Amino acid sequence: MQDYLNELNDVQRDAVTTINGPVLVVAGPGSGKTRVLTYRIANIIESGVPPWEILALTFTNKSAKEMKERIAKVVGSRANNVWAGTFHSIFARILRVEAEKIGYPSSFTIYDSQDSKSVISSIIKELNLSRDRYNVNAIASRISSAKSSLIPPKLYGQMKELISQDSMNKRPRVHEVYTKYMARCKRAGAMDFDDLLFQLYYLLHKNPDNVLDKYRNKFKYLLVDEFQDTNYLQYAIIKKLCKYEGSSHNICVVGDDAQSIYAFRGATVDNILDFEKDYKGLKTFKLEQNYRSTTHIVQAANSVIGHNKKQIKKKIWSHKGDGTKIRVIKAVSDSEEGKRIADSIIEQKTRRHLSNSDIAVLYRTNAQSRIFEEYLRRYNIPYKVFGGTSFYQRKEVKDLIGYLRLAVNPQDEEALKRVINYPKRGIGNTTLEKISTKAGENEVNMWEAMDYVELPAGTMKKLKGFKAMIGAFIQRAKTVDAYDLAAYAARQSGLIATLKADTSVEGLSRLENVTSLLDGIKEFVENDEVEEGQELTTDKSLASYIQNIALHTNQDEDDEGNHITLMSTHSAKGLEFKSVFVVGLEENLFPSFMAMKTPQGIEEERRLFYVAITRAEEILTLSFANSRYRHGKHSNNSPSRFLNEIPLDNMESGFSLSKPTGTAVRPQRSGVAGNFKQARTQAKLSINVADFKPSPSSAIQEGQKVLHLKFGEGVVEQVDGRNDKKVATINFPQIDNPKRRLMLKFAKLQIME
DNA sequence: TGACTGTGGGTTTTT
DNA sequence: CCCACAGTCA
Repeated sequence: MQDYLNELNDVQRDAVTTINGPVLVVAGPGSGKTRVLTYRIANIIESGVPPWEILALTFTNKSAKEMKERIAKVVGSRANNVWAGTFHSIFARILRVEAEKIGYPSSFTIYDSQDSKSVISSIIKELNLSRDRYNVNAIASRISSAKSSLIPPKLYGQMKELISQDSMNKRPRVHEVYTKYMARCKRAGAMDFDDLLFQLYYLLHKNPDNVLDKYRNKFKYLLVDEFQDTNYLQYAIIKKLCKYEGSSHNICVVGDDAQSIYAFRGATVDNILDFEKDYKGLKTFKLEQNYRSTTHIVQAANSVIGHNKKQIKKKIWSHKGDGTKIRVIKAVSDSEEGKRIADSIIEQKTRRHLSNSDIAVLYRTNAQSRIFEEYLRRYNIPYKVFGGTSFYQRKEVKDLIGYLRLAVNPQDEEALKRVINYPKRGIGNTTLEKISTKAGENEVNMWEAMDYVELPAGTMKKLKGFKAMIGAFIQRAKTVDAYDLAAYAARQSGLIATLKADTSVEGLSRLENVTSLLDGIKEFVENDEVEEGQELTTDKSLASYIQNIALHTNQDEDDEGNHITLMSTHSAKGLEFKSVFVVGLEENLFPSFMAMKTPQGIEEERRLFYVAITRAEEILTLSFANSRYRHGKHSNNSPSRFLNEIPLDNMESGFSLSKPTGTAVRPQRSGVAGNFKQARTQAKLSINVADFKPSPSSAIQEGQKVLHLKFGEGVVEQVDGRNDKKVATINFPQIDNPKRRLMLKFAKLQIME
């Protein structure tokens, strides 16, 4: 028996050594799931299977890379030949080879969500539909879930349920939009994220040149990580590859129903239940020992998830000792939350000797990062924000990439629309519309339609000039590398000159971003190292680069260096930190107001909270703010219901959500049915903003009872200074540090008799 | 016909 | 707060 097997507990070892036949591993948080997966693959290789016959589908490219690195430690560089990657990236790789069999160019563009939405909104405009009724986001998610359920436009039209849902939503023509959308993508030689799955399914289904057998024979061993987050379509593809007459069914899926947090994207836990039905002779292993977190944290997590009805029973336990109790920080405002978290971080660094990389701040929405960034910067603590608007989504970066995309695939209409008049070259909306109409009439893409369209001579000349420029890029791309072309295009297009002309601070940073994109491309071209866990790319062409970045995600960014990690709770899945702050624990934020309408929504938010707190190894701190700015508006929210679901035994003493109440502050109207108890015990600071009328600052005097939007009710103890510099010392009994000094010039206070 | 400016509306999580 | 659009000016 090999050495590495000794590092495993009994259940883990069984899961690793049962390499043939269907296997389901139910793995709780911190239960050594990655270790099982990597050793299992190593074990398969050791048993004599060529690595390229193993397909491992992971959730992020980063985890695939990490996995390969760990496999390499056992079996050496053979690990690099394992097909490990995300569903999207592995399937894109296959589609590049097979695209022409289903009528796409092998250099097809991958449309990101922004591109998809832009296509949809131009279709909505063409059909003269109301933008309000036909909300782009709603339509996009409608189309996305249809694709993810393997319902192409034609079938969509036949499904009574979908059609009646659409007419109930007063959007009877969604079907038409969907049909046009598919045609438009095809015409542009583009696949959206869902297409990478959808088109692959149809490739295997239609089976031209018997590609199905090719891939069935190729992938003899399948592994799927984070199986609870796969959708119907992903599972359908897995079954295509693995479930057929004569298959040896060597498939292993690993997942945890309690950590399913992508239902909004079509993920369904039912896949786990179906898996049990679909594969007879299935062996199930449950990993229940948590090696990551101390007992207080594990108990809190168990208690929280216990509030969900739907779950596979398991008992997660830890041997790491009780550890530190969970701390809750109550802040009055979002900015105070930021400050107090930053203070705690400093404290933990000095008192508990943590380094920056031991610490993470997790939030529900990316927009929350800003305030933490502000305070960390102020305190000179290095941090890194993952997620949010990524580098590649910045306008100026997308602009340059637009030119590059066109040079690789001139059919790409979204790229064309983006750059045809940027920098300004006098080709405006009217012209663009004419091209688009012509394209529709002649059933060609816009690039070709530019040849047929009839326009005034001046405009024609401008169009010809643009087309010639892109044509030159296309020609040049055939002979030079990606960097050469990108630098050439950046200059020739006038992009650099335009950015240089803008000397504002923002303009400067835009130029910087374009420069660093170019640097990145240079790095891609010059990189001659074989990175452990990476494919060896010898192709330095522009096409190769564009394909490389299309599926780049924030998770894949290198996280080297000693910094605090700031990320959304979703992005934190699979990671662990000694100390974790889960912030913004307020009703309407976490749980999100979008999810609060349905019980399933709440259960998903709860799983998300479960994921968040189980990232912590030793220290867990939770926080909420009574008021925060959202979309430029003030909002007051009660503490999250999830805080109530943690046993008091696991929390630092003195925690309670309620505070002695003032009489004058109205409790917020309770929008959630059946939470009478909550309304009683929480939300004391909730103030009806509409009724709040600040009194003139000159009227504020000692001894008055006043109301403040963030701090609630208080008594003015002292007023000093004069004129504009008057400062009131006010005691707000409902908050943590009750004595506050407010500049009267800015303070909004309502006198309450 | 294109460029610019003001208004109004929506508002989560990710490949 | 940020983006998209409509309306206006050149």
